[in-house]
Amino acid sequence: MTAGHEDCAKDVLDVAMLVMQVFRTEMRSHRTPDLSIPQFRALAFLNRQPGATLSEAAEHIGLTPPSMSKMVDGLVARELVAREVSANDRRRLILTLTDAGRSLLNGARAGTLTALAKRLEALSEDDLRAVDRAMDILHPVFTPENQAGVNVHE
Amino acid sequence: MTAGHEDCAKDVLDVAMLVMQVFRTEMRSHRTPDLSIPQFRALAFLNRQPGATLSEAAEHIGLTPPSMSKMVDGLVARELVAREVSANDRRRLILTLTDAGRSLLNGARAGTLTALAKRLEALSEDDLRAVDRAMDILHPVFTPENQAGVNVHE
DNA sequence: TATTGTTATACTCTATAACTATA
DNA sequence: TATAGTTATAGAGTATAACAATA
Repeated sequence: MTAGHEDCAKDVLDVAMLVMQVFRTEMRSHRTPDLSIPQFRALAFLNRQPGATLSEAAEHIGLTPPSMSKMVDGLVARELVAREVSANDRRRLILTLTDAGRSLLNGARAGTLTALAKRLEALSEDDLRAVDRAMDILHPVFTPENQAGVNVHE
Repeated sequence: MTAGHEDCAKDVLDVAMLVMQVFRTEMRSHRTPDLSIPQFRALAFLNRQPGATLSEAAEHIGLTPPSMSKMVDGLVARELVAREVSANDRRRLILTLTDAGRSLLNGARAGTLTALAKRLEALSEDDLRAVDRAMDILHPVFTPENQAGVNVHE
């Protein structure tokens, strides 16, 4: 008998928290450009979805619109994000990464991935393949689009 | 040519961020007791290492001592953590969970695990086993060094 | 003198409520 | 009236620097 879903969930959460700790440490180490984790996530989202509106960004990242607005203020001030008013609907914003934003994102990502990859070097080829496979399995399970079915109404 | 360590690191980071998003959402949902993620981590640490000092907690959680001190202020005020001065070395604190703290931790943990487990129900037995195995592989890889030496100053 | 923790200060991050501009 | 975003306000979370107490 294998462990149940709850036991597996516990292991997944434990590992996710450990990974995020490595991430946090790296982001604060100043070996990497100075980005908070939420800012990193915002830049990553805009890299994936250029031209997204503020509301779209807020929803994907899990922030309220005011919080997102304030974060964008900071990113625009640092010239990492461009904020334009949509011509079609002047209430909407069009958010895109600047070249500086894209390059900062890539630098931060590279730093973190190097830190994580260094840990993974301890693994055998077999274990690495097993981890790859598990990540492929888990990715869709925890992807937001998959949250459909949760309270769409009310 | 199989995926390298960097590619695997990218997948691991992506999944960890997705899992943490589910965690954040759950912690803010008020289906679960009101704890921030850092507070959750602090309570979890003290549950694992009762009697830890403030510096030990700060180091494990990845905060500076002043930040940890302030967080502990809040947890003590909410009577989730007991803060005593060590008799042996009056500079040191001895931090422990109160019963309320332990029970809040368990409640928060249960809520989050339920949310994660619900997602995992989509997986086949085979996939679940693969994930379990991968988590067993990854756990030690990302565990901070000094897990073992639990010093009892008292 | 070195170590442990706190206080002072100043950001960022985040929320809710009230607002402006546009549709 | 409804929607997109901002401003106002408040509180938590975090850092660095300076401090007090203890060893």
